[in-house]
Amino acid sequence: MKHKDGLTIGELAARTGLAVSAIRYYEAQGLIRPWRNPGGQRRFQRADLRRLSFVMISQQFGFSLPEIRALLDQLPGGRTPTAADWAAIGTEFRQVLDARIQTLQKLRDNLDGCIGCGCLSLPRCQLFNPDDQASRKGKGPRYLMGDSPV
Amino acid sequence: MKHKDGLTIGELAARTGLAVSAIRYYEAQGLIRPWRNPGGQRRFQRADLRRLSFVMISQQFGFSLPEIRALLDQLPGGRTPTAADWAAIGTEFRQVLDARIQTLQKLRDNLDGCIGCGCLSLPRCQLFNPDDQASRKGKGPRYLMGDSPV
DNA sequence: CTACGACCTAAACCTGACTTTAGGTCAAGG
DNA sequence: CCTTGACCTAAAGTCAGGTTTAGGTCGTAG
Repeated sequence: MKHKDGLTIGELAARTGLAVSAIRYYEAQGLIRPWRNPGGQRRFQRADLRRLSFVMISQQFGFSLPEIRALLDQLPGGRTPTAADWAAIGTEFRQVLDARIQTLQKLRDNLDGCIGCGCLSLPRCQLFNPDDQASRKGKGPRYLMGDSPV
Repeated sequence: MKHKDGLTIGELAARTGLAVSAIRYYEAQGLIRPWRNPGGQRRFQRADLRRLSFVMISQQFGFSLPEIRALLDQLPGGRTPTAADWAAIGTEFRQVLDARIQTLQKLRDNLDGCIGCGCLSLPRCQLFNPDDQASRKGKGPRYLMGDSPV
């Protein structure tokens, strides 16, 4: 008589590869909302496997948990998310991803230029900021990649 | 009669955009090795500007400080690094970078596939790991990007 | 019904990368 | 000489993202 009331946290952990403690932590951060069985134990939907996969992937891309939460909050609350629901998030996600790829490529190309021309100390080298150019741009750390995802 | 004995930490901070405390922290982590003036204050070479730029850039790529240190330790100890010295590191660096770009592109393409075909729950969807595929691969979190830089 | 593993909470602990604080010292201009 | 801002150290604090620990409960197989 198993399997009628949803997945246990242990099953979810085994299937996602996450630690049980991590899943509980994610719940605390509002990334996932299991219900409780009469004994107070967490029970998860199969759709939560996808939610957690999404969390793991997003982390790989450098999203913080609050950012991921904001993305997940776009999923419908009442019903199980459909492919279309996920796709809506995916589109947004993909735009950030494209931007990151471009930034990386730009940096790589700068790096190529530097190596190719030996210009590491020239003013036009934008990667190894030569001696001083950064000081022209005012205070605070420079964010070399257009960061702030989402 | 300034400027005969190297840069102060404040000058370095102003020119890199880093906080003074961060530069001291980097010294503690072995990323930079200033000498001391007779009064015990740190004095830096102009080449250290480049070192710190390198640190900042490497961090953008997700390298940890120990990893960055390992890269910087390849620079010559006795003399000021030449363009060729930096280029040697740059080459290594670029390889990691290329690998990351490829991984991102692969993930993005998977994402495209998912969105395009609505396969979010099909076994062949590698991005939103469908319900269960991860459990086939044994224990522990999955590292979806071939990570471990350096 | 009893054992035992899986589950529960709360709170403490951990690492990385810093910043802040507290209590002084240094150095350059007037 | 004196002041004032920049500098010094050591230690504590911060934040994210978890893990570990302690002490107790649940649920299922035998």
